[in-house]
Amino acid sequence: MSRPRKESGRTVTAEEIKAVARRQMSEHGTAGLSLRAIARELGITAPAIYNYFPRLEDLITTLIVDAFTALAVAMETAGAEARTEGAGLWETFTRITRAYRAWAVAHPTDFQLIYGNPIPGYHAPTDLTGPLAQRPFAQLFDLLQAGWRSGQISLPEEYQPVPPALAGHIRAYRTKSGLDLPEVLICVLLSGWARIHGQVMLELFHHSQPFIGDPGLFYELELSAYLRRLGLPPPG
Amino acid sequence: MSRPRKESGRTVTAEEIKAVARRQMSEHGTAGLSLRAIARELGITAPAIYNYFPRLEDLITTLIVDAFTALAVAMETAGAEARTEGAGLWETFTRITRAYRAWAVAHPTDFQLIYGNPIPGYHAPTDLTGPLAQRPFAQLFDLLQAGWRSGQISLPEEYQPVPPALAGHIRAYRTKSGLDLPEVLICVLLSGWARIHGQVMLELFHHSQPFIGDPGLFYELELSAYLRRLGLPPPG
DNA sequence: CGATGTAAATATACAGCGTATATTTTCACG
DNA sequence: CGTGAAAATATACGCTGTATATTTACATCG
Repeated sequence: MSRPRKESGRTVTAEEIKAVARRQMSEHGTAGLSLRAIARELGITAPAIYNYFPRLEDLITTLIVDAFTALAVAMETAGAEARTEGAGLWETFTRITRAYRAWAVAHPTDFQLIYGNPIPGYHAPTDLTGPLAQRPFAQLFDLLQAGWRSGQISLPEEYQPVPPALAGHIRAYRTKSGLDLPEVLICVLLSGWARIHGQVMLELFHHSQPFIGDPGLFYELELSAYLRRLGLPPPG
Repeated sequence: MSRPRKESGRTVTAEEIKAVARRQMSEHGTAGLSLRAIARELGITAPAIYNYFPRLEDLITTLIVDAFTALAVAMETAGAEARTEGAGLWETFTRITRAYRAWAVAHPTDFQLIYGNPIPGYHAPTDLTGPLAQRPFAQLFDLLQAGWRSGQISLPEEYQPVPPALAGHIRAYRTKSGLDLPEVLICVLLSGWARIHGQVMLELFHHSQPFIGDPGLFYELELSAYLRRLGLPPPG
């Protein structure tokens, strides 16, 4: 019954486990991650991981949380950089949204983990992922709010008037979140998120390449079209 | 070694297998489908399915093909109905794109199977899925083409001029596909696809509800905003 | 300093999975 | 009626997540 403990201190940290999990995920896809494979790579037996993550689900959940915050951080630093450089509304908005796609392209499996269907029976706890999903865009809300207050942004007429039923919901959200924006602008921002998200999704699954070749270029066009429609003057 | 063959003719058809697979998928998610579970439900042993689908991948691939064509058919019948009723450009476009979301909401797992990350190690053969993915939108291309030729559609200025690098790619696609549309309009249509797709994706994963409550209402607003921006007059 | 309690690894086991192989049954056709 | 192909089967292998009980290592304290 001798148990060859490799070294005395072969205690693994939760961070190591997550790192290996992320790497394996990026190599074999979101669903191609296994406790046993992780343990193998760490020189550990599989049940040992249970000390850190009682279930595989829990590991996945923390991976999702990490990914969400990583995306948010990427966008927030992009925004912070723009602000410190004294960039204008156009440039700031562009950099932030650019960071969205850049992060997705750089970490496709994490992005799919967040915005796709990750693992067999797994369903993310929406009460946990909900706020996380909104965080990356909080800053865009602020940006639009500032732009609208300063009169730089005009409200596209094609979104007006917002149908009453929809406006009711939006007002509920607005009072709950403390935002002070007209319903139209919230609609326009949400439309912007969907546009961006849709493009990234189509790109990640290679649906847009046949049409436009370079999705990055088309993404830029879409961003600029969006901002121009808000009445912002293109730079340069 | 007696082998109790339940009835003489317990030969199962490929269609039965697919049907059961689709049902189990809709119950347990895209990744929650198993050869053994299917076989169990059909009163068959798992290896028997190998006569119809040499690998699980092949079964998934045919499911994907079926789903793509089902979505295309749904959109095409919507378009056909609109045409037989003599509906105008606005109404026809709306009905077709509405069918996109309606199908996605009615068959979320199939939609995720198509536009998401379906199964563990599985990667769809892009040469097969590529044309399939474009089919549902061929009809929208035609619609816009007709609308533009008849002068009903105007080209939004915010997408002009199309950057040269992008325009080159688009021209290549245009000549290959025999479409006769200005680059701008192709960009606008692709943007429309991304908008629609993004909204549906966000809805399916419950990311838009917190903001706008009823995604169906917001979808309608987005469609109408899109068409108004093309210069089409709203009906009624 | 040595005993002790706890945390973290382990061994073992179970049920389920996809898949490979070889065997047996069934049925249509010559 | 006999034969051959098609389709089911049994069996087996290695993989998976997970449960249970056991053993080790380490920090803490009398």
